[in-house]
Amino acid sequence: MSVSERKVQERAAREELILGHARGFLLRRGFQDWNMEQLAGAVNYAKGTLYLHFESKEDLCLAVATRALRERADLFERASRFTGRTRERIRAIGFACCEFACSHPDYFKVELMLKSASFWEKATETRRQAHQMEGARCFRLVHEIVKEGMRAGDLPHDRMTSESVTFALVAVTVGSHIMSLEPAMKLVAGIDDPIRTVRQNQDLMCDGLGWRPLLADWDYSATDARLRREIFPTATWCEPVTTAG
Amino acid sequence: MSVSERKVQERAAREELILGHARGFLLRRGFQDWNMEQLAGAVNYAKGTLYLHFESKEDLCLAVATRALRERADLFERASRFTGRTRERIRAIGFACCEFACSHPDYFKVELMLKSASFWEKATETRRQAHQMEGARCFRLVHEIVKEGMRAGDLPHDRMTSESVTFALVAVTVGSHIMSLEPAMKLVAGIDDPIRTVRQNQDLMCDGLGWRPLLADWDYSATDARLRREIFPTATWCEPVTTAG
DNA sequence: CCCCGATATTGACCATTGGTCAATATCGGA
DNA sequence: TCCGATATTGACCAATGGTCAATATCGGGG
Repeated sequence: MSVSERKVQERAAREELILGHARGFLLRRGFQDWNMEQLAGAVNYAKGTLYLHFESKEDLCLAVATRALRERADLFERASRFTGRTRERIRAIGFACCEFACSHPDYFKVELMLKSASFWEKATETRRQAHQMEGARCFRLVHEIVKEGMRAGDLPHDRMTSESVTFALVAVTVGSHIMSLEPAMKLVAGIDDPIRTVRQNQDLMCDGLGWRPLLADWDYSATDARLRREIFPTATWCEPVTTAG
Repeated sequence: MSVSERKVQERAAREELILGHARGFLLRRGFQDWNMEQLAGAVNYAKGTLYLHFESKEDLCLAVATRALRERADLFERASRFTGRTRERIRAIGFACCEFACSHPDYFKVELMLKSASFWEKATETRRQAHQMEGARCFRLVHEIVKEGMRAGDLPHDRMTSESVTFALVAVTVGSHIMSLEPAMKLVAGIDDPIRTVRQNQDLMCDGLGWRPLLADWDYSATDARLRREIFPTATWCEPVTTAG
């Protein structure tokens, strides 16, 4: 290995180190409750060194978020390989989303952070594009199954475009996750198991879209069981009481 | 009027002035892109004076948000007076929500800001409680109609609690609003009219919940027309093409 | 093994800004 | 008009994201 090759590798390793620690900080303490000095200390480098890798604190955090988003897209991709009725397949994506939420607790707070403030504009164009790309990947994987549902005749295609259907599924999922974070909401709505609530709302939306077989006409707990066996054997979370009738 | 009474009134007027300008700043420039010095300049007082009214920048912004939330709750209350089938009545709340969104464009960004960061803990306990109270008011007004729907037999009550149903409605609405803010999402999902999308997703969720009469079995455009006439005659937004069949 | 130019790393320093408080201005009653 | 009380101010402080001249490290050639 040449010297320059080794340097490139070392640089990449250091970036990895920084990203790993930053992720820990972000998840545990949000965006405000730590500073670049502390992060530098945690990875045993000077503050200036961090800025050799990232243009700003926001840029660094966007990089962390993008890596997590890529993991999610990867899970979506695995879920896409599930076979069966199209509604079973979209359910696999919903499962992947919850698998992600469980293995990255509080990650939705990071996602929220990206939406507020002037985050976006303080990050590098390259990183912005990388994030959008992973986001688009997630959207596309859902969209493909929606289109297939329409082709298969499981999902009505006369009232809504496939894009609108996809948007509805994304919206209900994101909304459920976000509202689940709210302690007051959890209390007042009696949410004991956020994940179960998210999946339930996804089911309701699918029913509302008329995506057959409807919840009442199919044993989706069996689908979940097969899903675990075939695609996510290492799923880290316990299936809650199923919403299937 | 006594001297002390006048002073109280003047103080209240100044607080109003500050809140008004802060709201303009918040909506137009987010949280970061202005500072307390600038706000002080805008209202022709010194920075220190702002801190006689608010404990921190976050406290001030929470106050702004709470006033807006109260306006929303007020709209919900008006909507609650609409008569008809329970699903028509919940539709009135959805209408109110969109009415609010239209007359306060970009307010959802402010709402998002509250969810992220360490906002909450930098605000006064009093203001936190005020905000929660208005939030609870919104929730309760929806919840009342949900319970009535169950009592009336329009909405199944064997599978889900009334609280879970309310949560689902809130989640789909918040999720739709938030995702509508995302320019990239709007583009990729082909969202041309965010408000229409929000209402459509609310309709889908209601259908999924089995809230009768279903979208296909009722002329909800007539409901909307009556709603405008009876409750929101001054509605500032144009009804999009209805989603009713 | 040493030397030197190139490269990598550092942390003192800067600018911004949320927040404080001693100094100052204003007020209102005697 | 004067004085004590109250209201207002803006210079100042501390924290922190970001910069860059100074320093340390590296590695190849003699």
